[in-house]
Amino acid sequence: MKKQQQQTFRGGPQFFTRTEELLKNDLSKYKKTAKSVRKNQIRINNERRILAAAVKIFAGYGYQGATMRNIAEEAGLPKANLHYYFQTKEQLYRQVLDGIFKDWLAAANTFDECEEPVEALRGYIETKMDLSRKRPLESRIWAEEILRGAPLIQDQLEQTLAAWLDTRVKRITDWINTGTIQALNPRILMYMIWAVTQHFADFESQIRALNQQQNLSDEQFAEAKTQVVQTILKGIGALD
Amino acid sequence: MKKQQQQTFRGGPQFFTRTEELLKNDLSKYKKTAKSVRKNQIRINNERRILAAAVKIFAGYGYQGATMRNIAEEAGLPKANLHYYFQTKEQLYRQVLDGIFKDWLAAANTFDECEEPVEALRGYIETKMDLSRKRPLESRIWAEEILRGAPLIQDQLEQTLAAWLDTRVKRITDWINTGTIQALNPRILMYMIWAVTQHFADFESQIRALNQQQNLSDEQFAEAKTQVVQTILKGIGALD
DNA sequence: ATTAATCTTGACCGTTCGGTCAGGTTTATT
DNA sequence: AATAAACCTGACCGAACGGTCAAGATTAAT
Repeated sequence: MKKQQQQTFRGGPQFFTRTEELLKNDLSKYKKTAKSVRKNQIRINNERRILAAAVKIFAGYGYQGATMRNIAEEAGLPKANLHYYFQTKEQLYRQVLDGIFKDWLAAANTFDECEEPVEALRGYIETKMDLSRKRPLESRIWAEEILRGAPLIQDQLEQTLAAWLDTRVKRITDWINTGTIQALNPRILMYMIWAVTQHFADFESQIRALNQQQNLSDEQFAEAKTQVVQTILKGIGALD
Repeated sequence: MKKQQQQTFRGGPQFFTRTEELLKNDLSKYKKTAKSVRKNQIRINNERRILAAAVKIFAGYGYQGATMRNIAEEAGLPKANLHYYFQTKEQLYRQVLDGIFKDWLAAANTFDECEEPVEALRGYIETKMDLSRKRPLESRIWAEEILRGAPLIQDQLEQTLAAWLDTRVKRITDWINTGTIQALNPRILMYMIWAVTQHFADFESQIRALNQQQNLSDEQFAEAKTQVVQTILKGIGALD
């Protein structure tokens, strides 16, 4: 917030100031020799470890509840080392969010690849359900960020995600115009899909409490997946 | 957590110890005269103010992000005064959660009053949608608590809510057995209803970002409500 | 072998947190 | 009018927070 711009940036080569750092091409400083790729390996490795630990802790305790101490312990590194790779807690959190956002958008591939609404929507819903099953932590971090009013990702929502949604809205509108599915508001349909699929990750602890304190088994989850797909597709008149 | 049990409880009459306090009937200490009811008024009034402020701050910043200072400012009271009425931040938070839980359960009235599945489910979905529209803060506090693994309300989920759900599951099962709606897993249906209706409160900031930075207008929300009802009812074969 | 860059880390710092408390003020009881 | 109960609050406290730093260890470049 109120940081000096010209302070030396300890995370990078020490003779670069922060502003010089930002002006450079991301890769330029590692291009000199082939061996510098190996040097990178330490950095790449530790950043990965820290990010993985950060996902766990942020998901479990929230942004404010997570502490750098906690994340450091989870990563098996001293706290000061985290600040060597990520200048601030907020910056670490931002990188976690960026990774999640990419998965979010990537899940749309099936949606785009299929011509027919039934296939496209079924594929998208199933992909989103699988994502909730396999990576619930990321879903929860995303949910908390939105819950708090999206203070750090508002721009991405208003630009990247809004554009993403517009494209899909147009496709759905085409289906409506050709009579393949019934008339409806495509945005609300997408909200419903997001809500239901992500619910299985975000509200996992509630579902567990209502399921004899047991997480959904693979069979139960498969049943849920089928029922969600059927209900939505039938609900919009794409199935009988 | 590690509090002394026998410390005097400043929030109550000062000569009661905490344990004595707990053994007493909630009302007994105010029964002596009619005038003590008026005395209560100060307490009732301030507790209401503090709780209202707490809802705003907890919803906006989360449990960890909210501070007693913040809540005190919102309530227009000195921080020490909050601790006079609510011993700890956690206790204040618990009372907020209790109030929300009651609304949650009360929303089921329409569900229970109607015989027919279409009326019952439509009424319940609409009530939940209205709750999301009128009291989004409470929905967000609830969502964050579940997101964090429901550390404080697990018991209520496993007992009260589980029993509540069982009753409704039985009603839906009856509808299935009489062929009024198609065969499906009633629990998953309820999860879908909760997910979709609460999404409009919990993910409000995302929806706003995707709606030209404007909250849904009354007309847009009414459209969403209709579409949600139609999609779900049609999706389970209760409508054509 | 020497030098330079990068990585590591215990100790430390200012700030803010939830919570306490003594002592004053207001309100109710007799 | 006197007493007691309830209410109010500025000042304070120890703990924990995010972040810094100097100095040593390791790795890469020459």
